[in-house]
Amino acid sequence: MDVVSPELNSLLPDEIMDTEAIAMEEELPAEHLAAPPQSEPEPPQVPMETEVPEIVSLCPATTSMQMTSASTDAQCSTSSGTQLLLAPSGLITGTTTTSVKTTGPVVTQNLPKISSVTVPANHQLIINKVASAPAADGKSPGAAVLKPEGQKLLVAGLSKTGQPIMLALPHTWNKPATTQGTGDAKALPTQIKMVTTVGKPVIAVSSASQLMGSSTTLQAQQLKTLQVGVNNLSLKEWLISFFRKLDCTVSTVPQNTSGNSKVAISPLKSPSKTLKTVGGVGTSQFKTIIPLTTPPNVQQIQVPGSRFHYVRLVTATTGSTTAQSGGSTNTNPSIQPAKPVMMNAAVRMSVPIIPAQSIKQVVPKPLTSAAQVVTTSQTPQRLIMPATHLPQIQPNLTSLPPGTVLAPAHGSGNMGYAVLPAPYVTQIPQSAFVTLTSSSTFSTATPIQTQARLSLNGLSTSEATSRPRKPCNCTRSQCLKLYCDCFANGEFCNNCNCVNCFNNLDHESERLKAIKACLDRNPVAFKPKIGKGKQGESDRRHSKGCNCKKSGCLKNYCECYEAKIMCSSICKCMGCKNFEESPERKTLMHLADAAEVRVQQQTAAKTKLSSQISDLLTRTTPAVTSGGGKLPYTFVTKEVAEATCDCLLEQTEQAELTNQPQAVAERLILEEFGRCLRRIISFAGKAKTDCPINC
DNA sequence: GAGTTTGAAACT
DNA sequence: CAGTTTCAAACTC
Repeated sequence: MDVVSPELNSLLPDEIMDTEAIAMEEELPAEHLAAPPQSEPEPPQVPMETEVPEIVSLCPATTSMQMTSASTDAQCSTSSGTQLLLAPSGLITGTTTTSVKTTGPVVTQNLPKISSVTVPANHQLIINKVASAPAADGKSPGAAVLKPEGQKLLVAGLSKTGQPIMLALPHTWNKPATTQGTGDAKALPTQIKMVTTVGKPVIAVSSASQLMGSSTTLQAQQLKTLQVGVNNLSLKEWLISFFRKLDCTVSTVPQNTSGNSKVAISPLKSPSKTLKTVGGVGTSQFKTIIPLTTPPNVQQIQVPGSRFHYVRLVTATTGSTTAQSGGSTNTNPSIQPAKPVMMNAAVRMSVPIIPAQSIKQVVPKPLTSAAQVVTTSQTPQRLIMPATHLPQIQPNLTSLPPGTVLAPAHGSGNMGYAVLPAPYVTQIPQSAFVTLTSSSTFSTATPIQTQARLSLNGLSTSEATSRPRKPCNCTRSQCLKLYCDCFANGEFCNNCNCVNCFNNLDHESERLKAIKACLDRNPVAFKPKIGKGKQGESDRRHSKGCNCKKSGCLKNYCECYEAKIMCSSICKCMGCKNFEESPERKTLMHLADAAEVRVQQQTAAKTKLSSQISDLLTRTTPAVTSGGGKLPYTFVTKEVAEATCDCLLEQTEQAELTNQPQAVAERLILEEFGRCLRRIISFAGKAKTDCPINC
């Protein structure tokens, strides 16, 4: 079983460091931030691949909840986050009822706020309360009440169209009752309640009241299933209604790339606290995690010692209205296996990540292990690796392309996550994505595309990915060597002409090995070769310099010339002509500029003509066709076309005779063509007028 | 499109 | 680190 290695653990806090950490640091009482006892051994490594719940919450406040049974105990490790999970109803069997009905040891009175809530069809809602008040009554363990205060909600699920929805409550609701600071890992009972409409939506509510920062304690939770009615409210309407009951506001945030939507919830009382900025950082970056296609379970990642929990929401192929018993005797404090619960489609979540540079701006304050602010000068590269590979590659992690993300390892069995340079992300079908997010920043306006702001080879990744990339033609390298531009640029081969290509997700293990080999040879192999100078683009230069001998550095063989930069002192080229005063270079530049201008003019002319034709057709077609006459283009007979060509040829000859520049000649020809079209259309209109019936 | 040239990457 | 080989892109015809 793959686990999250300590190396990964050492990375993730920095990777996942987000506004929430700061927010919680500021908002939570000091005792909640107290570090666990130093003597406490590092929690066991966490299984990543097997027997993990289908939906796992990302609970930054060290929450790790798993639904394991619908009618029996569910287990939770260090729960301190509330989560709502929505799932398609197709996974739920049974009959819909309009009354709340329990199928387990339900304590319905524990749901005063939501017991009357109806859930829209096709959705399942799981609420995992964050650090709720302890079951102080002692009578019914987990008899927690979903209170407006001291709770934090994270909602993730699918809309009716299969698009993910996420909700989050701000930290102002996260005020865990605690006994932390005593070093006692004693945890309070946690309860999970599932409210289901059999065959329709399901609501699961869990409340955990365990210690923040503790990952060693696990207490039994009660899992309860209720059935509620369904009405015709849309999901959003329902959510608004639901959270108004909780004194929240709800807003939706569509995601551009995937069409997914997010719902952010903020308390009406203190909406300003829904977004915390750190050191002036108002935006977040996101870590993208792509789930494995198999097994179709939600996978939970718990990083020992980390305040954050990572989850993957993956496809569930079978429905089950009830969570399965994972065995309440499981005392593994890190993670408990659970059976699939819901989710019939991949869900995209986002993990906002504060750039490392931004983190440096955080004013230092006494930190605990529960809330660490990592100061680093590294570029904001993000990486999670399968434990089996991480120890090998981890030393070179920082050399990977910016924005490295997770990818499913199709070809590597249960290997789990794989190194995925940032540009790869844009190449992967959106349906394959699951990105993690911290609840605290759901309400931010920063889209997941923030990642594209990272640089790549002197270009932003947005630029790099927007520009058309030439397909490679590799035949022998399997596209796993730096010979392959795709591989070297951190991209998957896509629509390439390569042979025996391994640069894809289907050969993840091979690709990983290749990446490792490249990094072994050159730790900065994936770093941009063209660095930016202090004064901007003009100071760009090749990090290694070229080594040209015959090209004079004035051909694209030369990496400097290809990058449109001049050679520098670090180049080892011979006969270099790629310097500022070089007349050869100036000549080439002028020629290149002229060619570029010409191309632009041609493109503009074509665009304009196309627009004119389209416009003319649009304006004239209704008038002509409304009366049942012929369409204008029907008048473009062979004779008309020939006449038009004659006109254009004539115009060409005139341009040549008058020695017009090519650009002018092209313009004149295009204008003549426009006149021809107008005449044709004009004639068509007249013909229709003259002969409205028979023409 | 085939063949050649070129220089970076890979290898020894 | 230097020399050689491999490789794929750039270039030429």
